[in-house]
Amino acid sequence: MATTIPNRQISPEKLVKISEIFSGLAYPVRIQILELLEDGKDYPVNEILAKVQIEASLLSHHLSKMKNIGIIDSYREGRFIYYRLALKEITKVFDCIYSCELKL
Amino acid sequence: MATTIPNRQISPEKLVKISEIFSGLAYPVRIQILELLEDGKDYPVNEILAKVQIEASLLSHHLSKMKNIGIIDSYREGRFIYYRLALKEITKVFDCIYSCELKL
DNA sequence: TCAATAATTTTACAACTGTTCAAGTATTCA
DNA sequence: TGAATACTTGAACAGTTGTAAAATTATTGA
Repeated sequence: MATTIPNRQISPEKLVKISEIFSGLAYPVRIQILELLEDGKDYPVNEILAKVQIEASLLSHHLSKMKNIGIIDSYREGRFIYYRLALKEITKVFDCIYSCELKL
Repeated sequence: MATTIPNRQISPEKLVKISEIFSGLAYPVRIQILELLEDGKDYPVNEILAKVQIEASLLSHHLSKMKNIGIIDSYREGRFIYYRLALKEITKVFDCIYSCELKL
């Protein structure tokens, strides 16, 4: 009856979705990738590859995982597949994390 | 020579630290816990336990993981161990994630 | 159509991680 | 001191997940 703790009431489905987003960000290389995509432009895989310096197949895995979660999305244009940020709020999330990094 | 992409220049150590923070948030139950701690108050384990409804030892594992990462911290007072949010920016991070949830 | 380029997919294995259970530590109070 | 409360720790297994290698799909252009 007496609710003593007023806080965000998140549904179980949203808890799962939110944690999924976080798990999608939980790799240094993915943060590097998103760092690139943050500017809002679209990048082909080979340009992303040039930045991150890992195996192409590994990059592909990371990209498709983030795509499945909904963090990024992609489209083909000729021989190239372009990726771009789908969850624009990610940029703000990084802002928060960077600002608290100062204290770490 | 010609740098065409101006973006955040994050050191490898920070990339690792940031991804570690995200990995610490990548569980529904941890988000529930942080939802509680978000109000800035300190909570003993049994109160957290009452909210999340999982095994005490499992909760303890989750708490110690988040503590190691630096997301929360704790202190003992008599028989009780109190936990509190250590990374205040987490609240802002959640704000971002919640706001983008509307579009999901 | 064949070679070259661009990226993905599949498979397989190693490594990591979540979860549970049982035992252990710390504190209080009778 | 010893029982009860509050929480943690460690080991073990199961399941997941990251990574690498090889094969595959898709597109372009000669």
